[in-house]
Amino acid sequence: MTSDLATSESHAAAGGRPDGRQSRSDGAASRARILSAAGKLFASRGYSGVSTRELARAARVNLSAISYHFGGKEGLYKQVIQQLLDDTEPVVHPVAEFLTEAVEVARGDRQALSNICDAFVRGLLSSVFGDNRIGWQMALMLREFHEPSKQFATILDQRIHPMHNAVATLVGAATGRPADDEETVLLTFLIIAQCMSFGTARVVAWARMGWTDYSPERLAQVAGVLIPTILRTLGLPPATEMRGSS
Amino acid sequence: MTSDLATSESHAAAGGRPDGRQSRSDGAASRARILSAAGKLFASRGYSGVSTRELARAARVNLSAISYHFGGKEGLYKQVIQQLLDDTEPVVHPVAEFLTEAVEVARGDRQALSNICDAFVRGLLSSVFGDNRIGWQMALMLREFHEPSKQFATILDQRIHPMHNAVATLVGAATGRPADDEETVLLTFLIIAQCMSFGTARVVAWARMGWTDYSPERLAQVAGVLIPTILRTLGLPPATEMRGSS
DNA sequence: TTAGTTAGTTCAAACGTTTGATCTAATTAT
DNA sequence: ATAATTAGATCAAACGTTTGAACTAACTAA
Repeated sequence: MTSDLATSESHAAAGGRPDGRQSRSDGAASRARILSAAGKLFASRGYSGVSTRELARAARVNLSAISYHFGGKEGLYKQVIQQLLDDTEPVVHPVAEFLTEAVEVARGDRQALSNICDAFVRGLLSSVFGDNRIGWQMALMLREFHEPSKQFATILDQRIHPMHNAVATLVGAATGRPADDEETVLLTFLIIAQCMSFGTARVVAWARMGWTDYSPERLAQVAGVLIPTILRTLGLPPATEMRGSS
Repeated sequence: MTSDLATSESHAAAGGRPDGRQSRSDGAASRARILSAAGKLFASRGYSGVSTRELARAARVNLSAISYHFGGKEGLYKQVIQQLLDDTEPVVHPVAEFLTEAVEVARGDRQALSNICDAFVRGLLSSVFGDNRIGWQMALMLREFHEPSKQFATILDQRIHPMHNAVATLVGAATGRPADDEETVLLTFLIIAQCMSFGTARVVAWARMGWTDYSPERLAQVAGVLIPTILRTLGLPPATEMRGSS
């Protein structure tokens, strides 16, 4: 397989060369440019809404470069999804891990659970909507939500389920129910949905608030409403500032 | 113009004849069949994901009927959105009106507010996801959410804003804040987002719960988690059964 | 009643364009 | 020289649209 866990433009194309050396021309750069342009275009207009010619023009490569590097439009899409997973991995995985471990440590201490929840939501908001570190990735995932391609199962397994399971441990700890309890699962879904809704229904939120983007101040305002709501849902006390060490 | 505001198959084609007589062949039936098939297909695969030939085949009409009745693919899409608005009007408008009036009456009585909220959420869930009275309409609106066409402003004005405003009066009554307060608007958005998330992220909810559809029992289970959560968000007491009169 | 006219609708066929893919030749760094 | 990469041309298929001839049902004048 061509997928080599490359995060973005990482190492050279190298085709399959065992030496891993940078090859003659800048094929790796072309490849990366195609992936990046395709990610944005697929995210904003969908698979069938973008032609290979437009793709090539946006990536400033020749039309045949798509076939050459990815075997065609469909192969490109598949690699774009892989790219999406690779890009979000370093964001999602540590968060999920932190959440699971922190909840394990804090079990019983409801104030600690509140603070974990506060930190988690703020982190999620800023990493997903803040500086647009991930941008098209989120949009493309949402597209897969209601028009799932063959790749969707992978997204579900590698991103959705781990994240939901991590949050479920928090919810379970707060409600005293098992993490795989049906009510816990639904509650977990609800909490994540609330956070994500500011992305999924971004246009609506902006129209209602008279916004045209998410500035850091606005994200703080969102967090100021979102976090108390979630804590109330979980029956947890308000979060404390966590500035001091004690 | 050919558009005659026909809701679905309502009145005859009649072209524009003042006698209101059924015209020669049943062009109105074809028109309606095209609209219906197009609604479903556009909703599930997007504008550019459906070809005019497939549209014609699904509606069992000749290819040129699309141009004849709607002036082309784009004109058809525009009419599909109009159809969406017409179809949802009798569902959304009474709900929004009921909500506004009921809150007006109940102001001060927090138990009554809870019961209104309970009834509203149950009604919303069952009308949006229950028997698929509206189905493709919802999916198509969600599509417009993150790839807005020229028609989106109309959807926002005629469906989103009225519904949010109605819920905002409930939220305002519960929190004691003005309905156009920024925090109220965000809270309103959050509450509606929670309800809608079972549609927007349906595939995720189903995957998490091991479901493949929403049976009435499952919708009741969802409501059983969703409603207490919303009531807790608003600081309202649990809803009562409302079977008896007192 | 009847024959002729008309408007509304459907149809198969063809229009010119764009699609994704492929091919060959040229270019490039080693 | 050699192998990787790109440019430009070309392909069949599919695209959205248009065409002109049919067909149907209603109206009109005899």
